[in-house]
Amino acid sequence: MKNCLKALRAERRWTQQQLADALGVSRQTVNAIEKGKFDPSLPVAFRLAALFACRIEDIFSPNSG
Amino acid sequence: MKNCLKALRAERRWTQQQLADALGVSRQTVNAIEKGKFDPSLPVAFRLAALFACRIEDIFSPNSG
DNA sequence: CCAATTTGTAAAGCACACTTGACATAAGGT
DNA sequence: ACCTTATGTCAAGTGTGCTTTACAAATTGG
Repeated sequence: MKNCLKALRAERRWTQQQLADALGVSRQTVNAIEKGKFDPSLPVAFRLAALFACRIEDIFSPNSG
Repeated sequence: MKNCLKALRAERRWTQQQLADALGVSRQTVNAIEKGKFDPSLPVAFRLAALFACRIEDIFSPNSG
C-alpha cells in the first residue's frame, strides 16, 4: 500500500504532531504510516480523507491492483 | 462504521463463502464484517471496493462523520 | 555555533483483524 | 421427514495497528 501522505501534509505545512492531533492518533503512528511501516485502520483512513478533503483512494493505492 | 456489504452481496447472489474466497479472507471474517463485529483492514477494504466496482466510501461510512 | 523543533526509530504492551476448527440454527430441495 | 447448503457464533491462536516512553539524528532559526 502506497500513500502520498507526506506530500499532502507538506502542502498544508503541518507537522507530524499537528496531523496526529487532528487525526486523533500518536505522532509515531503518523510517522509509521508515512514511512509505509503499516497501513492505517479503516477509521483512521476515513479521518485522513476527511482532513485532506479527498477520497481514501486519492491518498492510498494498493501495491498490486 | 456502517456498511452495506450484505446488500451488495445479495445483489450478486454470492454466498459469504464465495465472497470470502474472492476476497482472500475466511468466511468468518466476511460474516463478522457484515455483522459489524469489526472493520476490515484497509487492504481488504480496497479489495472489496474492487470486487464491487465501487469506492470504499460507497461501501463503508463512519458512524459519526 | 547553539538551542529548539521536527523527524526517525526502538521496545513493551494492549486491542483488534484475521485464522482454523467446531458446532447450532436456518432455509431449500427432494 | 431428511439431507444439504448457508448463516451465525464461539474459542484459541497469530500478526499488526496503535499506544507510551525514550532517545538520536536532522532541520530550522537566532
